[in-house]
Amino acid sequence: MKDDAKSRKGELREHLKVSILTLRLRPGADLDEAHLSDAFGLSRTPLREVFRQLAGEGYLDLRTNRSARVSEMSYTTLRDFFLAAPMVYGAILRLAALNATAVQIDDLKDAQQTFKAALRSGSGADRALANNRFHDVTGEMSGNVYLLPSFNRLLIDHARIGMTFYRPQAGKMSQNLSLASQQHDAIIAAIEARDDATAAKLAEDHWNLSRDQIELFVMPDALDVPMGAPPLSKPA
Amino acid sequence: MKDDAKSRKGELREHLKVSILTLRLRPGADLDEAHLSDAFGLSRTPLREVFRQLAGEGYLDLRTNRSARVSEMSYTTLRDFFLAAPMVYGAILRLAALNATAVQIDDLKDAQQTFKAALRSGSGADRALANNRFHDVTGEMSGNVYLLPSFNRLLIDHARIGMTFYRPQAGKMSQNLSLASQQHDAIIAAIEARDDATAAKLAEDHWNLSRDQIELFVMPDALDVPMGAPPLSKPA
DNA sequence: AAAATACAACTTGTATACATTTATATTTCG
DNA sequence: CGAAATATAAATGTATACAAGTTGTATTTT
Repeated sequence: MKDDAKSRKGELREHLKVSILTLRLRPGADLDEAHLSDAFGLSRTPLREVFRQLAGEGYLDLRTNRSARVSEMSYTTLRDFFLAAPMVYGAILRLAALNATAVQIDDLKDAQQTFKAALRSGSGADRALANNRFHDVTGEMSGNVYLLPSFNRLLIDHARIGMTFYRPQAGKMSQNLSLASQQHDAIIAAIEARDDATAAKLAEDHWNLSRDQIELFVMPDALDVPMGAPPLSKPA
Repeated sequence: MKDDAKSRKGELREHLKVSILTLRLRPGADLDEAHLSDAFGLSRTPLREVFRQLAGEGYLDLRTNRSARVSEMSYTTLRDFFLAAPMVYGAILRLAALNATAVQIDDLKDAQQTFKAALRSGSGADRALANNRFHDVTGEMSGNVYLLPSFNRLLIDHARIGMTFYRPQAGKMSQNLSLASQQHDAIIAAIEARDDATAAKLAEDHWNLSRDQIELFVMPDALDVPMGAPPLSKPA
């Protein structure tokens, strides 16, 4: 069997990604090379390469002569998030409808099945990860190398923000989650029909739902930051 | 004097970036670790870390057990470029106008001075790099971590595509280049005035000029690929 | 002669040892 | 007792040695 370094490297990548997306590793958390190196049976050399790759994707921040950190999520960046997300999501879903392959559509359906199962009986992390996977597939469908870097960066923080409201038994949020699931179904249908206009419209709807949830759950602690609209003034 | 490994690492990064942007290293070209390691007085370990970072930024493609390559630029990706660029450029310049600091505005003016000097008496590479620098500063101004990954990715290929028409004595292109320079001035003015609407408008104009040049110089060899408009059909 | 295989040279990937830098604890002196 | 300075420990960065994989060439086989 091949449980060699190459596969352990992939496992480490996956482990770190999942841990960061689900907030098990909090934004700003320090990563210990020696500890991870020991835990995954990898020397520091390949481990540091994984760090650099994840840093490039937006999961980590690297500072010379200091430990790697999980990328921060301040409310300043949240403002940027609200501004970029609707634009990029719309473009991605439009392109997904135009370019998706049959195999990718199957992948998307699988992801949606997993998402529904997670809504029924999964943990908050399961739900966030399944949702992340769904949108990740739409990114693959778009196939646009120029939009994907930003889209994937957005997905990281979307998952992390979402972790706050994807927890089970979030009361009245259940209906919102089932609505999100319905929107996923509609998105799949639009993509399968190659209906890019509808896909873009659904992206907008889906984003609005997400935005409402975020404002509902995150805003009470940070009313000072205006959201949902571009800032009207003010540099440093 | 500090001519230690840390600075050599930065030099390597810069050297590779410039070489790739100016097409001295062609898309698809193989990079020899041993040779670069020798040339820059770096061992392979830090060199490979630079590779991974540049790969994350879109300069290189890494394939396991094979040599690193300069990222490809097929006409397929050019279609994606035409679709993403106007959207992202507009958003970036709008945000630049809203968020630019005084220091950044000075940087932008410096970049524009350098660009003008390159138009007068610089090589094609000088011009492309100066133009790249100008737009890079606008990216810094925007400060939006979610848009920057795609913006920077676009700038890489914009510089590489532009290298074909930034060469000196490109005949009737001189007027277009001076027009581009005028647009840069207007962009600076809009940013300084915090006029985000005008900045967005100028982004559109600037992109249209760029697009025309690209179509003029690149298209004759690739008439089969429709450009300037989103594709109307067709997955794989 | 063409295809397949085996071998050798070379390239990439990983582990380990060493150097440098940062953080912590202790000592020293005011 | 407190603050600065220094010593000590720990972590990060780099270099080198070794292992694993790839590619090209030569030999063998059909």
